[in-house]
Amino acid sequence: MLKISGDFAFRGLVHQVSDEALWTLLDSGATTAYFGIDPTSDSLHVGNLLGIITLRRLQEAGHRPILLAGGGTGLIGDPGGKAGERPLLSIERLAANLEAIRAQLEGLLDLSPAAGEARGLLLDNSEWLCAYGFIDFLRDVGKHFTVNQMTAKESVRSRLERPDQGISYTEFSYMLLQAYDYLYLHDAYGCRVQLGGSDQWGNITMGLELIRKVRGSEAFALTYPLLLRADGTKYGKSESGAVWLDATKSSPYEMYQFFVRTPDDEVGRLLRYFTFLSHEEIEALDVEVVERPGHRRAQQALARAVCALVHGEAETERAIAASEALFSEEVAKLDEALLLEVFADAPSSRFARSCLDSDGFALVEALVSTGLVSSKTAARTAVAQGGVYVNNRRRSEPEARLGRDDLLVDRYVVLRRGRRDYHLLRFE
RNA sequence: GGGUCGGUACCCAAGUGGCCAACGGGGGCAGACUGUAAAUCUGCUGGCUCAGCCUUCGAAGGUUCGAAUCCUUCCCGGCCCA
Repeated sequence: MLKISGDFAFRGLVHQVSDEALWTLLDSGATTAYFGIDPTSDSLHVGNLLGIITLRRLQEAGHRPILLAGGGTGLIGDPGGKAGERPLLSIERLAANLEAIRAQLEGLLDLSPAAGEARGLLLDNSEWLCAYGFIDFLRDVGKHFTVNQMTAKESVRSRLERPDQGISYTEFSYMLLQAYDYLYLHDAYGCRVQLGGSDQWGNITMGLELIRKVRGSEAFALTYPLLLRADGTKYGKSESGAVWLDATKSSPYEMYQFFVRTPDDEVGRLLRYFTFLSHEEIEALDVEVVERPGHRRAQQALARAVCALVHGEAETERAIAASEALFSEEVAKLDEALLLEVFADAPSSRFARSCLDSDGFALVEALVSTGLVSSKTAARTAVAQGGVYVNNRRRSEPEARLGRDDLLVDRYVVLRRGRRDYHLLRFE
């Protein structure tokens, strides 16, 4: 079996490790590793996926993965990567989010007792943080750190240096709580590895230090490179916002599309991070990108793999079918069954048939009500610029109206904004 | 609590009584070119009943023919002092 060290190196998953001895631990014995997220929403999103998939790799190698949902720390807010102070989340909100996340996680990690020692766990740090007394915490944990080292951390320093934003004492304390989490998991579950994006390095090493000082034992930090988009913001956002794992918030089609649009020079990296394809398969796809970039095999493989992992095979097939039909065939030639199949997963909405009577339905109205464009002014501009298509034919008059003549199989209109955003209008 | 500097559109950042729906950059979107990629070039980027009108420059009042720009109070932040 392939060793973790070799696999992680191949996949480029290693940004920093606290000590090379980590590899001996991961390649031989079985240990426990954790990755933490803040449950700020009722669904995980693509940005959380890398850590979870990495946990899964560890689990497949026989280690026990823990996903720590920061129900307690979520009440505080991590100062890192945020421009300003975060609003505090309510306790009820967090509890509801946790339940939703648990359901999603079941498809990604093996949480069943059948997994034995390697059974995955979803834990909530509010369990041990909320009851911890303030004075006790200051004596037990706070005493081990100096403010000097805390202010030296990048996450804090960037906030201290901002002339218009400060950092509250509350958020400043975040790193101590995270350090304590690690200690707690170390004590309760024998956890010796904490994973995170490279921006978490500072927080993770605080935990190592605490464990060393308090228990005298060694724990490890492993960070992977932080995924960033070209503009420096975190990965996993599309124009419309984050790409969620919850199918009702982001359809499988949207997720498939998100990955299919991956730029050539990133696709190799993402295949390594997000898929369980073999090294040989990935290298073959690297070659494809260079030799036949137009075929987009690597992007398709990536999109298929991630979509299948999150949504399952059946949903993935539908997303692929929809994508293929929209991007390679003439929409006007599709028959009703195919049209509906294509749009089963893509965005669509219904309208009363009477909208089309007399003068018809203003194109600009249609663009706004489908959400393809955010305002009538923007819609007008888009149309005038030639960025709007009705049944895949450009309509560039801002005053254009949809009428019965535009209906496909007497009932549908396919609206397209720009190169790739589609929406099906159904009149009944 | 005192002093001082600041809060402008998605972000950064000009503007300090009319020429401001507000310079410039970034980001975003669209068009051309391609491959649902990148790079490049071009256009757009508050709203509407769109050659005009309406609402914006931390909030609320006020001065003025006229304010993002001046005054008052308040809210938020930085720095310094207590």
